[in-house]
Amino acid sequence: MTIREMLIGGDLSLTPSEQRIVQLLLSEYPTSGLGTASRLAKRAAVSDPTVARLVSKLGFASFAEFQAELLAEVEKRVHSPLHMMETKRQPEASGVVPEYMASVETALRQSQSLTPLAAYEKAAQLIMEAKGSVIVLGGRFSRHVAGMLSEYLNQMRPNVRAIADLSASSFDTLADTSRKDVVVVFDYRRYQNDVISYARQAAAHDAKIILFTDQWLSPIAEVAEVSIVSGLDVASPFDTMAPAIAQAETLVAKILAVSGEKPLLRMQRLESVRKENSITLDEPVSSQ
Amino acid sequence: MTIREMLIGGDLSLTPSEQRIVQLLLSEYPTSGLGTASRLAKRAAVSDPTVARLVSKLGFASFAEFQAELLAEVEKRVHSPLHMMETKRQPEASGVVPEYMASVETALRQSQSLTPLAAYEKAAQLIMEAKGSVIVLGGRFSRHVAGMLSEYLNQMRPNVRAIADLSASSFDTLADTSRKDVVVVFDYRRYQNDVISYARQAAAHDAKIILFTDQWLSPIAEVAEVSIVSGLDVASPFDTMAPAIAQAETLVAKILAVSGEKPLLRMQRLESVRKENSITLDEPVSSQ
DNA sequence: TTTAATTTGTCAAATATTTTTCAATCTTGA
DNA sequence: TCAAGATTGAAAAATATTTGACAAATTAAA
Repeated sequence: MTIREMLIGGDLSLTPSEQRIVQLLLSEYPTSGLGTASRLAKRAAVSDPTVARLVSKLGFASFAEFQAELLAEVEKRVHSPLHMMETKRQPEASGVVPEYMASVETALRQSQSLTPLAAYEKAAQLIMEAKGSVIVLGGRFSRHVAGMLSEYLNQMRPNVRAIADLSASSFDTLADTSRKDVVVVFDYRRYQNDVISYARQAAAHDAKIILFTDQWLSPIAEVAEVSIVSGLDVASPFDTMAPAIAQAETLVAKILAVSGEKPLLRMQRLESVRKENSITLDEPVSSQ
Repeated sequence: MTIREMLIGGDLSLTPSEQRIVQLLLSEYPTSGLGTASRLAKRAAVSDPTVARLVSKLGFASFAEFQAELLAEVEKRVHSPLHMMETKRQPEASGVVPEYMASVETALRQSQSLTPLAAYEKAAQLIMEAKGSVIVLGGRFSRHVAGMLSEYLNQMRPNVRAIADLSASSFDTLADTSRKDVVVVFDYRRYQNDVISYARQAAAHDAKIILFTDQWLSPIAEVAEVSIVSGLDVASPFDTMAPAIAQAETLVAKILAVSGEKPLLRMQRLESVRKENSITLDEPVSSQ
């Protein structure tokens, strides 16, 4: 079992600052762990002892031992046949389309290793246990992902609201925000000031923040309860939102898995209403 | 110039014990250089100061600096696309989260083989050459994908409109629809009557229809100029929209690739406006 | 609200690493 | 052989890193 797997699948209960370290380790794996413990601590904005406590929690006797293990992993990778091939040139995948698709696939896979499983669990819990509202919002592109997530969440619990556009009046909602509310924010590279501002203010009102962001971390991460992190690197001037969607949907799947009957019942009720009004077609029908 | 190259091509005159160190560095590159200087010295059977003298001869101010450089090299290698591949398969994908993610990956790959490359080309052409408007719409979930696509298209050409919600008044737009317009429709399983109806009417007005749908094909396929088809099978009561996003983005990438400068210029203009109004942050900044 | 428990950082002690100094050793050429 | 210069390691000084003890701060619970 590699250290990465320990960090992702970790069934350890980690404290917030420990999670910060884990996040850093994962997003720059394994190099961020190969310097000194102090440097790691500084970069994760925690104190040296916190790093020491984390490695001991992970089952290592000392930071040195942890690092030795990490180094052994690097050794193994560097000598793997795959790595040997790296010197050879990769045959150019022909055409924009397969290339882009392949890069999305890479981004998706990368995303899986950037977010510890516990993050989904925590997020699911926060959403389903929120006594107040669940507010969902995002940036220029990601707000569409936010919209989709709110569509899903609406099926599973009441009081879910999506903020489609951060106009001045949207900020009014902050007045009623309290510790009972959960704010789900999507903020990816080209982090938007209005989104950041909204999140910060919501946090100041003690609302719980769930953040979806990319590997470079939106500043909102500082105030977020949970961060779900994705890799975005693709062959285009735009970043791909596919990992974001996948992660949002994964959260939905997780919620369904942990919360049993209740959301399913609500969904069935909503579905029967839809059928009554013949909004959906169950089977494709041919026209004429 | 990498450290390895420096060590190999070395135009430095090295003493015998320095050569021993170099040899060790090369034979276990780069890991042997990632521990402490003392350990390296011990392994090369030289004294600590000898190592210090070598790194200074190589032009580094200190061993720490030398190691930082080495670490940067590792970072670069580890982030190469080929290496990413290695990260891929988690053998024991237990639990909802990895399972869902894996199924999204499968759906994505499946989607790549369901749509001929020519479809993207045709779609790109239709969109960029449309003399009239480009209208983008979708169903309950897919309308969010539609929203995102319209966001992208807006960057690249004028007269792009997203129909967020198919209310009665949205149907009014059909009155002005003509053969000069292009309608991009997203319609996935649980095909929606209102969406189908809109698309059929637009087709009747001779608008060109580009359809995004799933492998079971929306009835709109019958009237569409181009169909971009995805596989949706996932481990959840809901279907995943990730392939839809990926395909929409791929289309955007294709458009950028085929239409050269023009959309890029428009994008840059829009971007500079955004910066003027400080809507986006280019770098994450820390608060406090 | 207050209290208890947890988390986290500060400080300091212990440890380790790096680097400097310097003397011993080796090499080379007369 | 000897001496000058280069090379090297031992020891100690300087520096840095890690870790333990404790108290402040935060969070959760009553």
